[in-house]
Amino acid sequence: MYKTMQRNEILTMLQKKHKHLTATEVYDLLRDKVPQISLGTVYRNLELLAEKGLISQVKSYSKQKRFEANTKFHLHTRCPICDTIEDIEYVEQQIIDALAKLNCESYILEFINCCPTCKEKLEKQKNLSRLKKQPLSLL
Amino acid sequence: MYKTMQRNEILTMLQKKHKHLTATEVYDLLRDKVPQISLGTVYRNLELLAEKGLISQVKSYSKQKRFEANTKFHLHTRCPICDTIEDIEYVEQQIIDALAKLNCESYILEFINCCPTCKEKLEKQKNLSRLKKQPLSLL
DNA sequence: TGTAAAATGAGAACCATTTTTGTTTTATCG
DNA sequence: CGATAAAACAAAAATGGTTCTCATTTTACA
Repeated sequence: MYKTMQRNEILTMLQKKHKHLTATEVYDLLRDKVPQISLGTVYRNLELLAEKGLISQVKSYSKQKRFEANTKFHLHTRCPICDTIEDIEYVEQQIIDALAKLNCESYILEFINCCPTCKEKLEKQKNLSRLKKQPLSLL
Repeated sequence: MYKTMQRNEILTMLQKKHKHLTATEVYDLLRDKVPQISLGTVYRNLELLAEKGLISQVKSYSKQKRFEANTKFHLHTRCPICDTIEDIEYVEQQIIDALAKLNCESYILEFINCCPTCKEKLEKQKNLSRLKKQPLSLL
């Protein structure tokens, strides 16, 4: 694996953002600094970096692949609306242990929770539709 | 939701196969009996049937959506090579309970295990490559 | 039976990802 | 250092799964 500017920029971008980014997100974030970079290069390098263990691909039930710099084992929660992923700070060790004991090659466990932003939006929508159901005389 | 022949055929196909089928698999299986059916119709109905709770969409970390007739809660194991999905007959209740207790809206848990067919193929490959590494005089 | 809503088939469109192609960059070695 | 081969690149085409569009047909029911 040769050392290249593009690959290095992709890696450091993931490291400094510490987020769970898609290929297009990385691509858009890098365009200021590396204007000529192509989306294909981003895909290729994310794949390669993950293969070499320098980053990790988030295992989640969402359409777009996401990658992060943190390669230590941890679990994630995903917002079903905006697809944002957050690390889970703490899961009862009991669960991890029980899963590890099962004789299966591996497993994927992800939690689903509305993120605060989407939760708030949902609340606003609820209130709005409640208003609409009021008789006109009350508005 | 009107009663239609296509929708009914899709549902009964899933019920009698008791497998975890993709849209194209359903499509291909149905073409004998319903030659004029279109792939779009299959997608539309799988979506609709799942929405109405008559079938369920398998929540798994694979490219293609899969559907099954069994709507009762159960977990799955997936082969990382051929993507075949099998129901898990038994998971320690302790795990299910622990997961249910967490205050999260929902979760997705899937197990990864090579299916017997793919495991066998892997073994054969291993033996082959071992043979190739032998000095020629030994062959 | 007439009609409006729902569903269909065929194919176009979409979107994330992968592959292809010709060119450029990187490491290495004489 | 300069030649060379492997690796990586940019740009764009191709792919694959899925969704959407639209003109036509089917369904339910008044």
